[in-house]
Amino acid sequence: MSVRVRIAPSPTGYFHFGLARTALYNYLFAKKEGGAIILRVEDTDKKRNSPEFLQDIYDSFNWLGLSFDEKYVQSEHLERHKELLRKLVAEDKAYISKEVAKDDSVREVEVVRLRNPGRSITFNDVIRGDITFDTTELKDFVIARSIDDPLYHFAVVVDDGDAQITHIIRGEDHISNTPRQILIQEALGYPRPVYAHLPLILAPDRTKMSKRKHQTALKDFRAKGYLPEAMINFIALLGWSEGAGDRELYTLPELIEAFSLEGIHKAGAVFNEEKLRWYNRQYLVLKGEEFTMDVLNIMKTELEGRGILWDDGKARLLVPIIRERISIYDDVRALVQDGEFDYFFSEPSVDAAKIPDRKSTSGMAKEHLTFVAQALEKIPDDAYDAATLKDALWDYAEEKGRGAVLWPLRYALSGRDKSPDPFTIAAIIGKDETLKRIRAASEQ
RNA sequence: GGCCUCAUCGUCUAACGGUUAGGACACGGCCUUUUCAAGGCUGUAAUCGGAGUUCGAUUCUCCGUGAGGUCACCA
Repeated sequence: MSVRVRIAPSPTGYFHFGLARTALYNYLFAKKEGGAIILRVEDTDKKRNSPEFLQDIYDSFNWLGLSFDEKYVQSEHLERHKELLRKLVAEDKAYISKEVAKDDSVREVEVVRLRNPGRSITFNDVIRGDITFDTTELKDFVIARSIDDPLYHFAVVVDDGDAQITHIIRGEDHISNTPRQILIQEALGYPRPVYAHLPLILAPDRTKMSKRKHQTALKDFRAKGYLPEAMINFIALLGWSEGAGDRELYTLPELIEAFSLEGIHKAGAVFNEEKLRWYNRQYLVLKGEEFTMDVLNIMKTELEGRGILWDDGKARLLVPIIRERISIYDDVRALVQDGEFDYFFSEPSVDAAKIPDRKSTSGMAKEHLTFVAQALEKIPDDAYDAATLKDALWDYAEEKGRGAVLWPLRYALSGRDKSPDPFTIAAIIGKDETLKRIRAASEQ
């Protein structure tokens, strides 16, 4: 029998990465086994559903690059659910019970309860082994709000059964739901699928991630400028490992190749954004023109927001500098907002006291600047690049002390304590501007 | 509290009875064409506790302890 798995999110909140991981593991398992993966949106709670959340589910899977062999919304199966509910009642495996509503003590309702045989249920979990529950305490639990309005557990069992799901791979928080689903399954006569309960993704305080307390929405990470490749790679290794334990980087196809249910861990894993950032950088540096365009767009917005005249040519030259300084796209925003690159576009203000190298006591900083200006003046405009600049100044810098020469130059050009090297800056701002800034600093 | 599950560096993890307990993130140091960044090298850091089983336990068993999940007419 070929493998069939499903992922069953409900549109009652934004797509969070716990769901992303569960979906990923299902996806990897299905692809590895040559099986099918089904997306079933569980929308039976009409009160809490929202079209916005529904759309977010589709958008998120799309962004992650996970696709499905079959997709549907659970409410489409309502007629089937009603049919089986009636069948169960007709067979006296369930019954209609007149009660006062739980949320409204005056309203009377007719809920459907399952006749619970009250047995002990043992099921095998691929990850945890045999798990046994005593189901007597469940009593005759409710499976539908009314004969026409099934509840989660009932709908899940029917849909999984009808879709011939072979493996249910889901979060550990569903372990205690399993026995009651098995009870419904048996009443309906469906075969029992294989269960695999995944360990939870934990917040740094080791509690279950909650939307309230922690940032869990995938869209927020997307907005911060994380790449889907990084997210996939990071999340895959939160609770699963291939075995060797020394490999960190996997593409989606590589994950499919390497994946197995046996490699899934039992203990919960703490979500660590620092490591996600590291992953993101690994994938960011691989990007070519796409990276350039993304960075340019962000820079343009931020720079213009700061009232700085946009210069596309110059900005392009900054891309390599930015590339080695960021892990996520949000870092570009932060860098630009902090005025990190203003001096490439407009003259910096220079503090005379900072011109001498902090280690140099020679008082020669201005003489060095004068020499540098003379040397640079001789370089033809069309040969004015970082390598040539360095050649022209290096011997002198070696002779007089690199710090003594290079610090004043770098500071004169940037007006900052920290910046890229002076040759790079000079090449980007151009010869005229370089000389202008050196003279300005010399006259301080 | 009942039930269920889990337990190796701060974090993610490797080691399926024998290793100086390995790798990655983070952190510290050093190096590299001043500073910053990136990169390279390197260091600090862990088997929850107690009994067993065994020649030998991170690894197997039991008991503690701790942590988490779940106890709906939500999903």
